Amino acid sequence: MADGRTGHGESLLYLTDEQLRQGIEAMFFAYRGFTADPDRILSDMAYGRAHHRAVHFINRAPGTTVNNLLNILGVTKQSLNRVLRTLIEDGLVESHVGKVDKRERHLYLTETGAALEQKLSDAQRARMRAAFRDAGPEAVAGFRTVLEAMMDSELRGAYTRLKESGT
Amino acid sequence: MADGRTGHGESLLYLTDEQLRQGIEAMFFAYRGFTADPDRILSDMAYGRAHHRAVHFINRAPGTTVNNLLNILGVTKQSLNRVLRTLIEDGLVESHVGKVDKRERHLYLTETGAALEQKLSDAQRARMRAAFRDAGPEAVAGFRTVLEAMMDSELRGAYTRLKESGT
DNA sequence: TTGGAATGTCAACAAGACTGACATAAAATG
DNA sequence: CATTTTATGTCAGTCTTGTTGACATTCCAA
Repeated sequence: MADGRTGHGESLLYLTDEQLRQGIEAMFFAYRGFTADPDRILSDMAYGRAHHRAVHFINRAPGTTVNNLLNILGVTKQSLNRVLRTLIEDGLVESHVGKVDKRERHLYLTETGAALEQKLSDAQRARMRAAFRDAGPEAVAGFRTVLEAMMDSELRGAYTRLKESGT
Repeated sequence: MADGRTGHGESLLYLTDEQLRQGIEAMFFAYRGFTADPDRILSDMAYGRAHHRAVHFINRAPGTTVNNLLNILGVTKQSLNRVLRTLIEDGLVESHVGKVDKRERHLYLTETGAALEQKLSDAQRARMRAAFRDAGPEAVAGFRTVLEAMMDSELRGAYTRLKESGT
């Protein structure tokens, strides 16, 4: 079995501890690349990765409520609130009291906010596009399959809902 | 072109902005899952993700120097030093002055440190294994191809060197 | 031999996560 | 209608992990 094959003819080389470790390290190094470009842009302003995430998902689902965003981002409301407060103060995000349920705040990007979101996601998409182009369509399909399998089930739900809303 | 195909017969659907955005969100949610299990274990102790990373790479390359680790982890030496200090104080890591160059410190896991590393990587590997199993070998190959293409070039070098040392 | 480069340590600070406690307003429920 | 629950926001304090600045030690090359 030193060749990584089982007795029943199907290759399980991709399940050896060595392969798993390589997958773990690939994930670690790739995530650094994944966030590097937006981080560079953000460090010039008074913003960080947390602001990027908020702006991304508000752009993605305009009118979303704070609670909704909380569930997607997986942080505490205190933590998110600090970020939202600065974004609202700086005029990148608008918060509107809900019409049917007045407790809720619905979040929207302003023009300035949308411009920042565009700038950040352009940088991130450029890298993703290059990686996808180099890797080819089958690799991309595999990439997405593995990532989906790696998510926690509640997050997979959130991801799928976003994915399907984006047609 | 609304069907995502180009005129020259090759599908470029995987390069549409929508597909790229889905890739970005998949990466975001999957990374959360990727770190969730070790984070849970670590939160019970006085350690965090930074300790996990240090312990992982010391285990991976025993006797590595601080500078070496610095390059792999991509943080400042001051930041790494704090983490290493607590790990050394707690008897998880040993630091030996270099024999040929006395400025260098060579890092090793103690038995206790190796036990923690094992516990953390078991948890992380279990999730990776499940994802790999569900996705199948071709998807896994694609996953790794895309991740490698997404790394910064210097990091890809570090990753490849680690990968090749691990036979 | 001396001055610069490499390596590592200590101290202080900032971002961004956390918990806990509390306030307000609105909705839902008895 | 009174009470409870829900959604949101805020204040205060802590923790992890990143940062810069200052400094000590060691090595090496001019």
